[in-house]
Parts: sequence; C-alpha cells; structure tokens
Amino acid sequence: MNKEKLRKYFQSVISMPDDKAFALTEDFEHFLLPRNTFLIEENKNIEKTYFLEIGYIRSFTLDNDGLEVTTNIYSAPCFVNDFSSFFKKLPAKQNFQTITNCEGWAMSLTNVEKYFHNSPEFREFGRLLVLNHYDLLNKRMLDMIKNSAENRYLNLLSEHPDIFQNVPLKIIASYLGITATSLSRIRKEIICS
Amino acid sequence: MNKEKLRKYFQSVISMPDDKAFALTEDFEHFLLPRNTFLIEENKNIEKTYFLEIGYIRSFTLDNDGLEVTTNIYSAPCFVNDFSSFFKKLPAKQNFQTITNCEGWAMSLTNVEKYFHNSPEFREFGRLLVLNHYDLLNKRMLDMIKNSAENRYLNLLSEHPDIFQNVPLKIIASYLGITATSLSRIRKEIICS
DNA sequence: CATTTAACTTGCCATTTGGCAAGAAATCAC
DNA sequence: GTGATTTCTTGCCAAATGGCAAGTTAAATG
Repeated sequence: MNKEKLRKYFQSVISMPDDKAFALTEDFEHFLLPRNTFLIEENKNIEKTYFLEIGYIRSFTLDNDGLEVTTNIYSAPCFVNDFSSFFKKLPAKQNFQTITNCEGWAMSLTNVEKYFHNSPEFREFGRLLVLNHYDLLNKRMLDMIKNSAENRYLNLLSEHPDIFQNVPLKIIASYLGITATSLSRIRKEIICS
Repeated sequence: MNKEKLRKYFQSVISMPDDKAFALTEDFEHFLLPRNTFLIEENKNIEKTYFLEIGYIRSFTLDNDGLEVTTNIYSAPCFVNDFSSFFKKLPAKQNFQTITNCEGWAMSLTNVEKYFHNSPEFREFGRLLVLNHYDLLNKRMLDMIKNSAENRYLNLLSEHPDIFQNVPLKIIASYLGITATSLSRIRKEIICS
C-alpha cells in the first residue's frame, strides 16, 4: 500500500508539484485498525492526526444522561481530527472511534509541528483544512435549524448513500439528532407514503 | 473616537509593535448603527468585516417554519462576520443584525484582501480569528449536547450577565435553543426553588 | 455452520416542548 | 409625559419525541 491517495488529497486542497507532495507526506505512517477502535479520547492529549483512506469513523461525546451523541461521521478519503483542539494543543473535546475496519496514514503532533514550521504549503494546507471543517460545522448547524429530521435523513440518504450501507442506523439517528426509535418511525412513514 | 481599542484587539490576538498595529488598522472606517440594523444579509455578498466596539449584535437564520433562530450573540469588543463565507468569498449563510445601537470599525473586503496579501501579521490574525470562531462553534455544539436548557441559561447568566441587560429574552431563548415560553418557565422554576 | 451478539422495528405510555392567546409589564418614540 | 409598541409571563391544550421492552432480523465470531 502506497501513499498515492494521501498525496492526491494534498494536491486537491492546494495545487503543488508531485515532489512537494512526496515531501509533505514522507513522515506519515500506515495504520490499520479494527472496528470500534478509539483514535482519540475525550480529555486526553491528541497524539496524531489521521488521514482516513478506507473505512468509516465517527466522533461522539456524552450528553447530560451519559448517552453517546454522534457529532460527525467521516467517510474516506478525509482527514480526521479534533482540529480546533489539535491546533490549540488542548486535550480532545470529543471521542473519535472507528465504525468499520479502517486503514490510512497518521502523523505525530511533533512531526506536524515540524512541517508547520518548515513548509508554507503545509501551513496553508492546515489553514484550509480548518476553514473547511469550520464551514462544515456551520453547515451542519444550519442544517439542524432549517430542516426537519425527516429532511435531514432524506438529504443524507441522497448525498451519502454509502453511509447507510456501512454505519448502523442508531449512529446515523444520533448524528441526525434523533433516537433510533424515531428514525425507525420516520423510515416507516416514508416507505408507507 | 479613535482606533485604540481596535489596535489593542489586534495586539491581544498576536503580539505586534504599536506601529504595526497602526498600519493594520489604517483602512478601517468608523460606523455608527441604530438598533435592528442589518450588517449582513443571508444569501447576499459580504461587503465588509466589522469590529464591534460598543453594542450587541446577533446572527440568525430562518427555520423550516420561517421563524428566526438566533445562532450567536456578539458582545463588544469582538469581530463580527460570517467568516467561513467571507474567506471563501461566498454569499452569507446567515443574517447579522444589531440588537442595540452599535459603534465600531469596518473594512471592505477589497481592503481585507489587500492586507491579506501584503501583511503576514494580518494573515496570521485572520487565521487565528477563524480558529477561534471554529473553536467557539464547537464549544457551542458540545454545550447544546452536554447541558440542559436550564444549565445553558444558568451558564450564560453567570458568564455574560451583561447580555441579560441588553438583549431581549426572546433572542436569548432562541440562542439557547428553546422558545421564549420555555425560558420564561425555566426562569420561574429557578426563582421558586 | 452454528451460536452469540448486535441491530432494528414496533406498540404502549409518559414526558417534554411548543402553539396560541390574553394580560401584565416594560420600553420606545414622539 | 403619554400613547403606542414590544416584551414577558402564564394557562390551556395539542403535538412531537423519547423510554422501555419484547420480538424480529441481521451480522459477527469462532
């Protein structure tokens, strides 16, 4: 397994010659994790940043009653991290856990800092990653406000049908802001209409 | 009225000598707006970025039923903008409106781009502003998950008591994710216990 | 392949939250 | 200062959502 997809990902965010892409991805190390494995744990220090090449990962935290609430579902290819905590060098505010078996590339915080210091391209990449994730979080907030749970379900189904074949409905329900029970009823309602 | 607070704000985010701070704030222009004035309108292009020196501003959008949902309350001193749209040069995704009479400094997108191009300090400042707002949005999301409406109310009351003297409760309720009716009941419950 | 475990659906009922509207209180604007 | 407007509270009722638990289906594991 080589780093071609990782390099392509870098080049899709900011254009750069192949040799630059090779240089920036040099210190990433391969990872292979079974499902239900934690990558990052709430309140613990973040050791690495992850590029997910195959698989599904979720972030979640615990609500008032100690129940898990899924805040995001990551489908490859993408970078996965608690970025605001990572760049502020603070403990993670959420848990990140594999949903399926996952495979990809990871780099230590120490190395990230090295590249951040030495490479303008890497800095720019990191900056755009933060901007993109900020934008996604904003969109998600507005989606929650503007659409009913049923519409959020239908939108996710049409935009990310693959998720429904790889992620349990109870996690999707939680991500949509409802219980598995309610999602089940919504699905029934849609089928019967 | 001079730009001292604006300069100090820059210097509080990244340290810089006074002359740099003077240079970076040179093209900001004073604004004075009565309450209920729109600074930014949803789906329209963002013309300026705002530094709020006096007053209160809110961002809001419309939900499924056309009702206004307040997504943020800004209290001076702070920068106010739909940053992710601003930096991506996309139309605003939300409305920004003064709650009280407001006063501060604004700079056009054209000038922002000029400074972004010419000044490493300004770039760094913008980057940190995005990171901070991303972090705040993240915190707000987790706050919504982890705390009951009553606790969110109590937290806001203890951390920003000034807001309760300057912002109508119906806007605060909306920001807390509940209706004015529910907030009224929560307040009653707290007083009676 | 067989066994165990996890996921999904469904009915019943309790709880929460919201909509509406009226009245009281506070604030605004002239 | 006074009338007009907005804000806030409260009661009543409807609607939405969730908790629980049982039964069913699907998937993981060895």
